[in-house]
Amino acid sequence: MKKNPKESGKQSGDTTLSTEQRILTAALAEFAQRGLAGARVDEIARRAKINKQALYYYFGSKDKLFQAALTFGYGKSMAGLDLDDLASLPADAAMRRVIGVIFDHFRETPYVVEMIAHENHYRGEHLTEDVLAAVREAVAPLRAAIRLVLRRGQKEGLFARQTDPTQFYLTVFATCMFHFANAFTLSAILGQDLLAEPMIAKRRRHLQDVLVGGLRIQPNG
Amino acid sequence: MKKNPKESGKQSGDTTLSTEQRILTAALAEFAQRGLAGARVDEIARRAKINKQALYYYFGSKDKLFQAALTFGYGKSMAGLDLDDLASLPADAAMRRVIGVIFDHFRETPYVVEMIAHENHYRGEHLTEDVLAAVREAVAPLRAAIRLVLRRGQKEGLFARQTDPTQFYLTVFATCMFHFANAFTLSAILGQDLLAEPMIAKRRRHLQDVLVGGLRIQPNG
Amino acid sequence: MKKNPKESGKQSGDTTLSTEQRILTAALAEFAQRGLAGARVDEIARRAKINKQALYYYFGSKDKLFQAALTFGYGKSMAGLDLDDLASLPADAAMRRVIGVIFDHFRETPYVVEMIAHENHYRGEHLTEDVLAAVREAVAPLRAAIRLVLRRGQKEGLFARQTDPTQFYLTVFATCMFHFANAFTLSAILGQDLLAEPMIAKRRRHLQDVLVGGLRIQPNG
Amino acid sequence: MKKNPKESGKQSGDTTLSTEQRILTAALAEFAQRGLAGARVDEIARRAKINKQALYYYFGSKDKLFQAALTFGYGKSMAGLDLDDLASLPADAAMRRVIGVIFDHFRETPYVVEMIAHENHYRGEHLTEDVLAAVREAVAPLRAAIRLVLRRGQKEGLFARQTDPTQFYLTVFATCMFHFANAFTLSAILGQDLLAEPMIAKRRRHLQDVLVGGLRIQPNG
DNA sequence: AATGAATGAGTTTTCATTCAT
DNA sequence: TATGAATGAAAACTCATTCAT
Repeated sequence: MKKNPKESGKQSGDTTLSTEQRILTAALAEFAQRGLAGARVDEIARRAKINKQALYYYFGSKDKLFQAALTFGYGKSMAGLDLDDLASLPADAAMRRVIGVIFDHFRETPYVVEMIAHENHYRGEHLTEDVLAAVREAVAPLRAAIRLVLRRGQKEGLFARQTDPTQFYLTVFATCMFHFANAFTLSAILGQDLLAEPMIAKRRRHLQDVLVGGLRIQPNG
Repeated sequence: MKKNPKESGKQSGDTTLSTEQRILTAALAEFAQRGLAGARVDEIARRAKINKQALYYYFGSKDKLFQAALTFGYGKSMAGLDLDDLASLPADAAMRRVIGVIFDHFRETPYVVEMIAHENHYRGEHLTEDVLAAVREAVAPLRAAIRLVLRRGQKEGLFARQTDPTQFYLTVFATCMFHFANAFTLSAILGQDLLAEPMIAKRRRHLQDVLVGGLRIQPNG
Repeated sequence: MKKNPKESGKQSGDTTLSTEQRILTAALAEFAQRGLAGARVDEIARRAKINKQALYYYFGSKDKLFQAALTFGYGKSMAGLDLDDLASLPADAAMRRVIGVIFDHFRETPYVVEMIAHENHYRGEHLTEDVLAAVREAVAPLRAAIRLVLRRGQKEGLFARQTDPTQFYLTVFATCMFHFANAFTLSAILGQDLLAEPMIAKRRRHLQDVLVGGLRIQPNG
Repeated sequence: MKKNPKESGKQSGDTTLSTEQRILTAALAEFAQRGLAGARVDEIARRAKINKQALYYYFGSKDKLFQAALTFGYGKSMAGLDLDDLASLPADAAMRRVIGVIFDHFRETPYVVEMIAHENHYRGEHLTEDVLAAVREAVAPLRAAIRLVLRRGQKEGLFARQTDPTQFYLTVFATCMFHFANAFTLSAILGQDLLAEPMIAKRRRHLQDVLVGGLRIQPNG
């Protein structure tokens, strides 16, 4: 059913995408921007350039489409993270790299960030086992990378023993995602545009400094 | 906009709350849970135990009520943070204390966390100058505390010079808020209840360790 | 809420009816003619001269309105049957009278006949206890009249002992209702208009003759 | 309208039924249960285990399929009534037999009963000449049987002269069909299951008693 | 200040029917 | 003949807002 065109970074044309793919892409964008309640089925159909009913033909209801978009978003989201050459770097440099990769990733796929936020407002009720399985699979490589690098640094006497990999994963995830998930609100409050290029670069560096710094064996701690 | 109805001769309502207060409280809860689009005016009226018209009488429209709830939530939110005796502590202990206070605060006022997230989806469009002024005033003590403690630590040679107070403020804010804003989604994904008491305590300690650790002058950094 | 205008036979004007009454009257007509699936909510609103949403305000859904119309129809239907002076007549004349009254009744309130038929297609699933109670109350006087007259005739040696009142009630009900419930189909098949006045009169007499005849003690039976 | 597709080389389907037969059988069941408006084309296709398009290929539209199902149902319905040996019985016994046969027939082919009821709601508009011819042919033997037995009984001085055969046909038809057409509704109202075996047997006997009794010359009528 | 009832404008959903293969 | 996908039209239902009192 799916032609799986593998168009690399940016979608050059809609024609090579299957109807199902087009609907999912459109749904992800609309749901991410407006949430489940705020999203309009008509608008999703318009974006996907399909008839509204095709959407029901494929997905059954707005709710089910939301779930599908959630899964789709996560799957797409964590795919293609460049976490390959970490072993060749010192542990602290490797961890900086991981943080940078995640940060860049959230920067480039803002939808996922927002879907997570939306879903959280529904207290996870759309996270069926299907969705969860897809999500877990998607985040597995990232969690693994963090665990490996952390353990290595700990063995090498570079990182403090006490740090728990899952906790650190949450911390990295939180800080990187937060910046893009709350950029508008925070920009308004702080009175400076957090999405301007220099601010983003500054934030990236800060997080690498502080988070990797926080892992090290402390001089007097 | 507000008629400020003379403080109720007969207290027909909940306790001693004015109609306006009851509406705001109800609106904050409803908006936080369901967002602007998802919230139902009928439901807010029901929760506030008032007639739907009273709501329009006091606030004019759903949008305006959302703004009012945003301001109300923020005002309530940051009030009463116990940031007084920081000067008597060493800079690192003081910063641990600040992080703990913020973390505890988000734990206790979940609505605010969610309002910020919701508002972000509207790209900050409801953040009028009125709202912003209220928000800035509310967060000012917190930002000041972080800046003061950070500067002191830097002067005392405990913290690295390079760390920017606003950046660190964002990092603390992000990590503390994130835990409660995304607890449901993350609990489902990780397969463990992030809101269980031991997990919360663990997370609190981890954040204090890593974030304060990240501020220190690094042995080899 | 209800002004209860008690306009006797024909409704002279809609203005004296409450909104609820107008909706029910319109719904009964529409549902009777087209069934639950075939009825149009818009059409009911139009007939009732109200906004469509008022209908949801009062009744919640199309299904619930159907139930309400069913109850309403039954209640209205069996009200005002003239079954008073039966005791003054000989049992056979009294039973002829009862049959005539029922027959005339179905003739004049065709909606009820059709609602029963419709509901039967849903295998009674809309007959909640509320509806059933209303229906049972509505048919009670009729069942009582048949039972009393039948018992009297049996005591007086006019009617055969074996006849069961409920069975005879069903027979009367079936034959009287059937004529009007299936008049169109049957007219087409038989090639004669069963709703023409002479045909109706003939049918009425026939039923009185045969059904009361069937009750008598048979000469050689 | 019908392409009469050559009797299937490969019998992929249910048994040996042609596609057309399978569609008609499925349609009859669906239409009988839900009526024209309530029936779903998808559901008929599903029941018939064919693609929805085959249905349009064979019958053109939902309406035309309804007509075809009506004809099909009637044709099937009245076929095989065992009305052969009536002449050898006394007129009253013969008439009991006729009533029993019709009663049993409706018991066994409930769909027809419901189709008649449904069609009546459309005021007979689907009863084209084609359909009517089929129906008339189907009921002809039954009407003839009633007329013959009635006339014989009248000649023999057993039945009263006044009874009209068509009227009596209607009465028999009404009472027998009614029991099964309205069983669900009536069972709910009366609080007893009219389709339980003893109730059916009781009803059958009652109808034979009362209706044949009603034909007799009355002692004092 | 407060309320029950009403409503306009939308929104999701359904469904018979047709198209391309 | 047969099918999976698509679609136009209409249907049920929702919801913020206002009216009359």
